[in-house]
Amino acid sequence: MPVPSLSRRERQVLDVLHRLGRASAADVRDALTDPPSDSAVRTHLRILEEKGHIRHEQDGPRYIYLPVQPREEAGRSALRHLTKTFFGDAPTRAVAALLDDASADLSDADLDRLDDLIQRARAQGR
Amino acid sequence: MPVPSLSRRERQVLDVLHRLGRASAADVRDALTDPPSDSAVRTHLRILEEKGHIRHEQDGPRYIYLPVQPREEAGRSALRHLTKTFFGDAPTRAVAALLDDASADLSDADLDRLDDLIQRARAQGR
DNA sequence: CGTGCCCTGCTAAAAAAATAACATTCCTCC
DNA sequence: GGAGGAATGTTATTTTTTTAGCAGGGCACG
Repeated sequence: MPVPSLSRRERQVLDVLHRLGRASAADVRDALTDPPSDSAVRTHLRILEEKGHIRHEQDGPRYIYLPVQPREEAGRSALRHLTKTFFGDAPTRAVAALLDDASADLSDADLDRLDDLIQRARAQGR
Repeated sequence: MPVPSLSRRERQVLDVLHRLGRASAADVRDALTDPPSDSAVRTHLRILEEKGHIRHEQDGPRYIYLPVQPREEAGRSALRHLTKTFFGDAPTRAVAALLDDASADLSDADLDRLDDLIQRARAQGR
């Protein structure tokens, strides 16, 4: 169990960027329920960039920050950790929890899509 | 996006407890790849207990610590957050990522179980 | 032009976290 | 019964994190 390389605020800020995809300092600040000063947010962004977790593009007068690691990929890796921690490393159980939690909101199309995924897994498994 | 209430180490220690279910201070230390002193680990445990995240039972001469929130429940809540952050709040996409990542290791029994879960969701959805 | 505004970077200060040292208690075993 | 060992709690120190203050640059607009 390695020390996560991000501090509390850094994690929080990076999560916002993953959620939004791309965001200015002000956007990030707006997305926080407990925002510190504008200047504090900027500092975190600068440090996250130094650490290589995010990068920025220039957009007119301002920077737009983006995660370096694609959202999907970061998500997978977070899922692996979560599955280990809370579901005895059994992805099926994590899926069960997800479905159970969300089942009320799933459309038929969603369910069809899931069926399809399972079909594929079966096909691949042999 | 609220500030997580746990510091970096605290999160790490609590994760260990969720993974192990129950553990002594020494067990926790052993589970860390970068363990600080025994005494430091104890301090974190004590603080986590003060914050109400864990509790302890006496086991002969030593304390055995356990998460207050059941693992499954904590897992669900972590999944919800993760789904929001990395999968646009679409559980189906999180499931897809999980299956995709794990498909090679899933047994037929696992797949049957998943089919079953989807059946139930369909039944419930109408 | 030049004033005001909004952005960045830098730096210093305050607060929180992380660590280890130490004192204490209790049990075991000689 | 006392020495040793293993556990806990307390406290102090160091390190990291978090925060805000402030200087500088550029652009827009009167």
